[in-house]
Amino acid sequence: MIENTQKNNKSDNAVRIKKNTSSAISDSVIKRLPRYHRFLSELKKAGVTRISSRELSERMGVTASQIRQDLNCFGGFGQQGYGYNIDILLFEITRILGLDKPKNTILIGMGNLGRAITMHINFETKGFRLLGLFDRKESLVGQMVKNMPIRSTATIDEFCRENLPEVAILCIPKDQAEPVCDQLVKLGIKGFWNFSHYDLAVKYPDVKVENVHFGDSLMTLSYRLESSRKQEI
Amino acid sequence: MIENTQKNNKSDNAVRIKKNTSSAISDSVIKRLPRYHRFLSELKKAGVTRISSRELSERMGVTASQIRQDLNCFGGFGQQGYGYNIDILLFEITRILGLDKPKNTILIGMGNLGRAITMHINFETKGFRLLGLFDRKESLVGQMVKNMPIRSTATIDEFCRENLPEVAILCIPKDQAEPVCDQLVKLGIKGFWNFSHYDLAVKYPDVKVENVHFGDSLMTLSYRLESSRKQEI
DNA sequence: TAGATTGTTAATCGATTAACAATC
DNA sequence: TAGATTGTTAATCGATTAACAATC
Repeated sequence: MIENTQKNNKSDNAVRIKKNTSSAISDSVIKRLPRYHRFLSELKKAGVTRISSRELSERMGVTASQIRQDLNCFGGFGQQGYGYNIDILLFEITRILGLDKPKNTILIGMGNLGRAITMHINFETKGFRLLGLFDRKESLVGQMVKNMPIRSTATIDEFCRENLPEVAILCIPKDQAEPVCDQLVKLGIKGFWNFSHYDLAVKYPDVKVENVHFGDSLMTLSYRLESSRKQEI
Repeated sequence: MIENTQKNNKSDNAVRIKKNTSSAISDSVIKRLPRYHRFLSELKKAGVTRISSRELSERMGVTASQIRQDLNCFGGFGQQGYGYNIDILLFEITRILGLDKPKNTILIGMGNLGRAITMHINFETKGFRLLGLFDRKESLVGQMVKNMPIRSTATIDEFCRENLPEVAILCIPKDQAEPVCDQLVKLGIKGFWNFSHYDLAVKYPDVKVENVHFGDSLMTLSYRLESSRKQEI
């Protein structure tokens, strides 16, 4: 393991940070990080200053082993005999997630969903900065949402050359997605938050895609309700 | 393995269906079912009548082994030397997911998000029937959304006794969630589609909960963008 | 110092992939 | 029949849990 002993002043709450060069972090771990962030934020808000992996594990309903294993993918943030300082750990997870580096973002498709996403999400605290809203419907163009005008999709090229967004949020129907995505990737978009059913990851392997498929999510709930119903009979 | 040879008429496209009594299906498999459903629906719409696990695997970007393994948790839906009949397979997955048994559903919280969910999701094709919309804000009560009136949360008890919903969609802020959930569980709600950050599953272990945490989803995208940026440097 | 709790290695468990006999 | 492809078992891989020495 390559280690980078950032500060070696032991009495000064030193944090050893592993350079994450060779070993990629598994998806299972990455998906758990936001939940740690959420629980630690709440503990901090509640005025708690330290916590052991055991206590955190009980609150979160996971094993203490898993918490320690997960955190040690990124560095030794705890202290033997003491546990974890919540301020330090929260700071580190925020940094690991990149929430301190806002990424310029545009949103395509201002129907019900795009509108709700725009209004409902606190982008700044999640590592993003929403710069522009686009829709191809000319009747919506010019309308203000969250202090931003809805722009015509015809102006995306111009907007991207000026503002250099690196992330796009896709709230358009599947059948409109392909040409828009081709365009956006050419314009330098590096990541998509994808609410459409268009299978982005297959076509552009280098682009980071996070899918939110409501339908899939609902169907798994349907499955679990059905199967529990069957077991009762 | 307990098998239920539903029809044993081999020449008649017989489908062997495994009773899923003892062996619980793993979450990994369940989460993949909606995607199979989605791809098969499209193939059907495109007029394709049969497909081999190999070809489907190439389209979906997974292994053929995984597809066969997944499907065989539920039964033998294919035919050696032929592959899978798309109509039959789609019918079976629809049944397995319980999409053919609509579950009465209510939605609590008609802010931007609740409104978008109501308008945007096709509940009937996902195994649900949306019966009632609720908000505690009296100024919204009576407003029509998708041909339904928004009702006062004060009338939830009465509504549930009359309509017996078994699923609730939670679109309310975390700090309002606890009493509402207590009430709903008492009223017989068996499943939640949870958009709030309230940790339902911990409190009511018998209730089925499917969480949609936008913030968590966005943060994992942030992580992946950050880490790819670091590797480039 | 003694007690507590981490970081880390080893053991276990589960999920994915590979292989192939069965069979359409 | 010969060819194709499934269903299923075995091998591999990865993730989780357990254990414990290190150390605050």
